[in-house]
Amino acid sequence: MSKKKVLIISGPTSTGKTSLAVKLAQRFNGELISADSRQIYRGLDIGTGKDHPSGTLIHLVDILNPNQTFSAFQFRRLALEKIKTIHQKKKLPIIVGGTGYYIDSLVKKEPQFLSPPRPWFRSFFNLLPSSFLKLLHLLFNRRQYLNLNQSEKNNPQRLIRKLEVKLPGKKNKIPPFPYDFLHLNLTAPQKILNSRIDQRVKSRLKQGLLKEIEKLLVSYDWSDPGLKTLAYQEFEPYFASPSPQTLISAVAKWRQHEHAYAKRQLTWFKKRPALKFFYINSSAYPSSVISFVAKWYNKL
RNA sequence: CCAGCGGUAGCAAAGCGGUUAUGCGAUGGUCUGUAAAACCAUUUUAGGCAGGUUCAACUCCUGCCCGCUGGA
Repeated sequence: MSKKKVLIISGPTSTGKTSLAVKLAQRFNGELISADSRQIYRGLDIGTGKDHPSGTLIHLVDILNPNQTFSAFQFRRLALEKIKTIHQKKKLPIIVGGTGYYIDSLVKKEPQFLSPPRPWFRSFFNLLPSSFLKLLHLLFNRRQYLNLNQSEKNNPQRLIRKLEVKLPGKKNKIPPFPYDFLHLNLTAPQKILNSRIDQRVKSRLKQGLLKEIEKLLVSYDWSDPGLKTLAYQEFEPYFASPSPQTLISAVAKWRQHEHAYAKRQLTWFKKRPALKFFYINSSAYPSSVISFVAKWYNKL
């Protein structure tokens, strides 16, 4: 029996994932599922570059208010549901987005333990110094702790989660996914990405990003998870004391953060050999993808 | 022209007569349920210019150049 097909389109910011996904959806009778940890939020439109393609359905966009938290676990659950219903409609699910971690949560095959987030636990441990967290790990989790690398050892967020997983409670096995994934990854040299980003920053300001932020601030606060987003968080000092200087430095910060973000994404995807890479600056770009997908799509 | 303050790594910004400021950025990474997050490593001795004092000067002294502020 052949597995059901799921197409994935990932890649760093500003590579035009959505517009490619829309094209492919039209061509192969598909519906999109966004794997984007920011476009999940209502009201973050200009800053996250949200598209509302006409004629193509896109799921998991605008499903949360900016003061709600979300996680890869929830993403996985929702996305798997969507994949199922799209298949039932005899259509092709197309996952599209730059949040590599969300995509991993779908693709990883090994059964995993499920341990729900416990907000009280996190808020308590967030108050403790990281040296204490390390000590706790050494006591309760010695072997795992000694195998951690520097980066993980010094990361309070990760240490807390690792302790949280150890808490008693129900832990469910998740079966492997019976899907035939084709994972495409759009990419480009960093220089090209950076100049695309710079252009986009300008046009987003013109589109009225500041007005959008103003509107969000009526109902939400800078500490809300949705506002801790590139293109928003950088403007907090500006809204605290508006002046040409604070505006300029906010925009400069935003640009820098956006560049760094693209780089992190590049690093993330680079390491995954199962992906099929497409360079968006190559002359064969859009047509080469379409024929590649067609081959996979028509195969049994 | 006079006076005051200042000139420190790509940028910002301290202390100090003799060991690494630091932050940001940049570069390379980490990642198994907060990921546009969080975290790690690297960024080979920088100190406006010319002298002087000293065993030793980014640090003290003199002159010059440049910037900011105030006064004529």
